[in-house]
Amino acid sequence: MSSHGLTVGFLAEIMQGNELENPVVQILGSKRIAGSGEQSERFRLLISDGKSLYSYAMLGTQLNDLHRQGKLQEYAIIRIDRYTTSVVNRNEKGEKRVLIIVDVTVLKEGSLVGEKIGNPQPMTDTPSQAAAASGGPDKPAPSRPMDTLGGAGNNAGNRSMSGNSTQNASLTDSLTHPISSLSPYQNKWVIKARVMSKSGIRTWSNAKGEGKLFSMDVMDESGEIRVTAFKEQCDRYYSMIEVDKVYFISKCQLKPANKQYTSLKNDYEMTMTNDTVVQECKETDGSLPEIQYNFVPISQIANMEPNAMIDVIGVCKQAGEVVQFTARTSGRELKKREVTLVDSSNASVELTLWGEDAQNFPASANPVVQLKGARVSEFGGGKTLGLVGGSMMKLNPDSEVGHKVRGWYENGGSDASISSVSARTGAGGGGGFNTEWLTFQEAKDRNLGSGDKPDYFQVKAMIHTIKSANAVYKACPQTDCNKKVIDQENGQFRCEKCNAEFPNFKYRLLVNMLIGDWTSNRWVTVFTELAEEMLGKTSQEIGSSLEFQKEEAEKLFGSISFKSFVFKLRTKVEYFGEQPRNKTSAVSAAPVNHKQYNALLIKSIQELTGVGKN
DNA sequence: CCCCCCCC
Repeated sequence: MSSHGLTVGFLAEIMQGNELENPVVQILGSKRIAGSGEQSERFRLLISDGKSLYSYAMLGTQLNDLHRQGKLQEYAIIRIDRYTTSVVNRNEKGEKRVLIIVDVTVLKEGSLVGEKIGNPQPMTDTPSQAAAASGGPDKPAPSRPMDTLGGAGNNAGNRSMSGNSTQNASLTDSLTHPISSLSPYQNKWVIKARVMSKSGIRTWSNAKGEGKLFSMDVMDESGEIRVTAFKEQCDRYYSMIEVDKVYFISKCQLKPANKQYTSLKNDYEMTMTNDTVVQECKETDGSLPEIQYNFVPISQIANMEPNAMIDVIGVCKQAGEVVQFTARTSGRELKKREVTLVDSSNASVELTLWGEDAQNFPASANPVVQLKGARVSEFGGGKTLGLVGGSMMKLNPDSEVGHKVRGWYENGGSDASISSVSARTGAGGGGGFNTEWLTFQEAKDRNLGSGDKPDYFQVKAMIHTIKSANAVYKACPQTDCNKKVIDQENGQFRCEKCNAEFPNFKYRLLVNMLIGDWTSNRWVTVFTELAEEMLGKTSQEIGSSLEFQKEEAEKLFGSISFKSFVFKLRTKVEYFGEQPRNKTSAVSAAPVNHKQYNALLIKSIQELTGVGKN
């Protein structure tokens, strides 16, 4: 039976702690391990080397996209170009070794293979005998001794259950755990991780007490995690920890990460405890596993919640001066600089830099700005970005994405028509110019208008019906008063608001029309100025024709029926007694600019399908 | 156990 080039026996080898280069295996299944949200989802593969089946192959999250693209489906034959193994659980029954796949090449797509190769049998956990016999030192030459970690307390995580009490705590890389395998349910581990960023020491004092802390974000090939050190641990480790250095870390407490304060791809974060051991790993080959980014197209920032933490890359199209001022509330002297970033989503966002970041920024150089863990804020209805503790800003990164966005910018991007997600729409501010495009169904699904402030959106919609009855009312003739007057039936019209009677009145319009897009429709109110614009007549003309030449008025309304406009709408729930009613009015109604509208549709299609993006 | 991150 042909093995189709599979590396038969590879799985048995790695279970023994041995390594083989570029093994070829077949995928026989995969399982999505749900994290909270797309960012932390992981895939676990069932793989075969033709002889054995193995279900503890974890896909590094950097390969998630490959999986989502369907390249790693059943029966696919892949070459594992880079991997790492790790013992995650060792007990009397044996040990469990996890294979973390870091890089792969798909040799043959599953659909072209179409069948399981050979008759692979499930692997069992390595018996403890074998584990003990070949032990940690089953690697030919343990190259990275770690003398003190764990020390007499036998704290070296995964060793403690081996039953080999005489063993010195000497640890090789093969026995460290991938960060992505850590969970609160398993505390026997050691990670080897590089510090990506480190906060300053911060103190706090509140009802629950006071203290100090610092935190750092660390990473390895499998993932990243935040580590926080409080009080004693803060004192113990703060000066030792340096950004970019690599450390062995063990015995921290894991807890669910609060996503509000981090953009790291990990469901957990950890806290140092009294038992925590941290030791610098000096013998590294200097290679820095790539930091994982989850870049958000700038156009999408418009849809993000305030306080979201995101990764963004864009070109600095414009940078303001450093502005110094005194904060009104705190009295602090602040320095800031506003920077405009653009990317190929043809959108821009304002990034606010503070203090040294503001002063050191090369304002005239139009650098590519790469942000990890930037924080989204909302101001005046627009979105802006800021940096917080764990944020990292890198200028002109020498990376594919960096060059790509630079290339886009140099090849027309700098002149592209850009819409700003930071543009202030302002509640009641006439709809602004950056109103979000939504369908009626989306507006409904999002419960638009149910908040304290009105919501605005724009939609391309056709006028289905216009109610001519009550489309006009007689209003107070005073310039700044539009209050409906009471006809005194004696040639006088009374305005309650002005507490006066007038011999005349002016017509005002309040036209209710049913407008619809392809998803749904909605009754909206069009007030005087806009109604005049849409109908091409003054309120007085429309009012008098409604009163005296009904037919002509109907004809006028008919002239815009079944016409399409781009409506900017304002929606807000209002209460009529106990009854909530969503009132929607039109702020503007512009003729459809088909070129622009088509560009919008194309962009939506690209976003929905991923086809033709970037 | 923090979680403030500034201003319009």
